[in-house]
Amino acid sequence: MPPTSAQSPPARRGGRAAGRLTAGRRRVLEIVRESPAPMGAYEILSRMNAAGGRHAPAAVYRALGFLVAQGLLHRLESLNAWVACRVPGESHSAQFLLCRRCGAADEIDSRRIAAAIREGARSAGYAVESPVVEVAGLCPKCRDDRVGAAD
Amino acid sequence: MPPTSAQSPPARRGGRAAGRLTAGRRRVLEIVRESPAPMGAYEILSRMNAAGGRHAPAAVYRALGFLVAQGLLHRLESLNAWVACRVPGESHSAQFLLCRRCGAADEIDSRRIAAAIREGARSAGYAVESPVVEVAGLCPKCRDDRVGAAD
DNA sequence: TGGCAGGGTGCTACAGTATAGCATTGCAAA
DNA sequence: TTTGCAATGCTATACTGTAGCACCCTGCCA
Repeated sequence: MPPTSAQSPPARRGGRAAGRLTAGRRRVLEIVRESPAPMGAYEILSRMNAAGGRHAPAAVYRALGFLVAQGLLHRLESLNAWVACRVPGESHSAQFLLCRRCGAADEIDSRRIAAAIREGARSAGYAVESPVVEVAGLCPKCRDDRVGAAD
Repeated sequence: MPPTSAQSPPARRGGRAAGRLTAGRRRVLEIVRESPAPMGAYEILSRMNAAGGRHAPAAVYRALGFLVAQGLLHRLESLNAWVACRVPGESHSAQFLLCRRCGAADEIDSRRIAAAIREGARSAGYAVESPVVEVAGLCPKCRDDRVGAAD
């Protein structure tokens, strides 16, 4: 229990600046950015520990949560995986095209999809907060490969 | 080990008809249908075992997989949960509005959203197979409740 | 410049979600 | 009645994610 703070005003008398991109967080960001495909949390973890680290899952999940909140990563709900944002820093509505064959994840920003979702939600009386759009299918390359070949 | 079967042709000489709605599968369907909100697999499991059953997780997951394949249930990727289909049997593109406050899940079938997704995917060269659209937000009731109240 | 406040991390344990693998049962067609 | 596959039972285990708490580190203020 803090000694005496209940009656103190919310004035900050010290403390570190919040939301810093620390070494650990930066490392997670780098690992995800280097990957061509979305990465799972434990895959990121083993990449971090490959160089001799001894990180625990919680550390990775905390970093991932931070990076998503900062708009540097996206979480792919349908894959339980994370992917780097294509336009970090910019406000945008992200949608994802996921190739079920090669694992590629393409981020698009379709105003038409976003508008259609807003409209659909409005019709039902819903207030949209965070739309998840993840379209599984085949990327252009895998579509071509499939022609004349087994799946 | 089977005594002698390696050289037998693939001719069907018996076997049960596939895809039957058995008692266990029907029970899972009922449980999900009775619930006003999406249910997790282990929640379904404990409901099944509440009446003295001794089912294991695998049984529930198998039933859920079957029911989704039959178009009787939908899986909500962002919640790790299942919900009954509003229009079972009919071919449709489902999208979901999920209230983060009361847990309600409303299924809609917006042709505009579906068309926008097809168009967005086409522009990127993707072939759409299974689009996931799950919009988190506030349902009409929870929006109203929130007015003048703490979140 | 010393100490405080608070953010960030390390660490352990555990909760929740999902599947693999193999034996067994039961239905329906031959 | 035999046969063979669908479906289930069962055990174990993998994968995903979070809780809780101590400790450390940094920036700010007195």
